[in-house]
Amino acid sequence: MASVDADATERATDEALKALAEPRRRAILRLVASDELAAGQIAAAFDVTRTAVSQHLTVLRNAGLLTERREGTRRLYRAQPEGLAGLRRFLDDMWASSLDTARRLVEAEEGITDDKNHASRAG
Amino acid sequence: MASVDADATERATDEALKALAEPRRRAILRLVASDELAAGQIAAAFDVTRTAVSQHLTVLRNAGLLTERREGTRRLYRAQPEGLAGLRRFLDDMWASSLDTARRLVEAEEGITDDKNHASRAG
DNA sequence: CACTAACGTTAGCTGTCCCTGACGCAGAAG
DNA sequence: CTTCTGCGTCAGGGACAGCTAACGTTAGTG
Repeated sequence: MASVDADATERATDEALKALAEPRRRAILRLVASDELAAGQIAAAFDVTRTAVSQHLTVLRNAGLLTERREGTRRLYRAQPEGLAGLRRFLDDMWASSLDTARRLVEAEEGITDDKNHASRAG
Repeated sequence: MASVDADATERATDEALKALAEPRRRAILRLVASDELAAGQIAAAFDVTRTAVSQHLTVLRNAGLLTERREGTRRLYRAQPEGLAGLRRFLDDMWASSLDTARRLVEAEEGITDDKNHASRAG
């Protein structure tokens, strides 16, 4: 149960990270983070085919980072803040444990250094 | 100047994200986030070759997510919290603008809905 | 109905990533 | 100096990701 949730979280984190590990996808996300835009408008902002942009939009959508809304023949996209929440938690956890471990190891090293100093003074 | 910094930040963000967009690298990072471990110990935790783990360690190191310290023939690794700082900023900025835009668009939509209601009532 | 506009989808190519096996190199130990 | 240990590095192969061109689909227009 808990492991299932952990797996689900890991899967979501994986998809979101792989989606963001692409410069063009980050650029697209930045575009729709400040405005709701149609696929054509987004595609016009880059010098690649609409096909490529459409595929990027699909990836971002599957990762939960994007919301699609249809209006006639157009499809409007905008960033979905909730999609980033999981990543923020992941990074915060990692950051906290890393910082804690770093502090602990530095303190231990200083303790060892003190001992060495005492030893060198004694020697 | 500012654009250079922006480029540098983007490059760092790109490397960090590509490094983290790998389940095994995330697992390695979690390992060295709670303890300082030698390359062999890290490799022993997975069922892939030491070569693969060594390459993963190189990627993580180049992304600034890892610190290497040599002790005899061994190389000790631990997570570097500063490497995650840039990503946290990136995610926070994205989250803030996305949330702001979402709120703004929802308010605009409600305004339009009200107008429509008024119009339908008037019609 | 035919026609256009705005997209998504598929097939195929190319580059890149992750893995393994073989080799190289530095630091202890005899 | 030789041997062993602990790692990194190089060469290669299979799998995957991103791009383009051609086609399919849905909504509006006459």
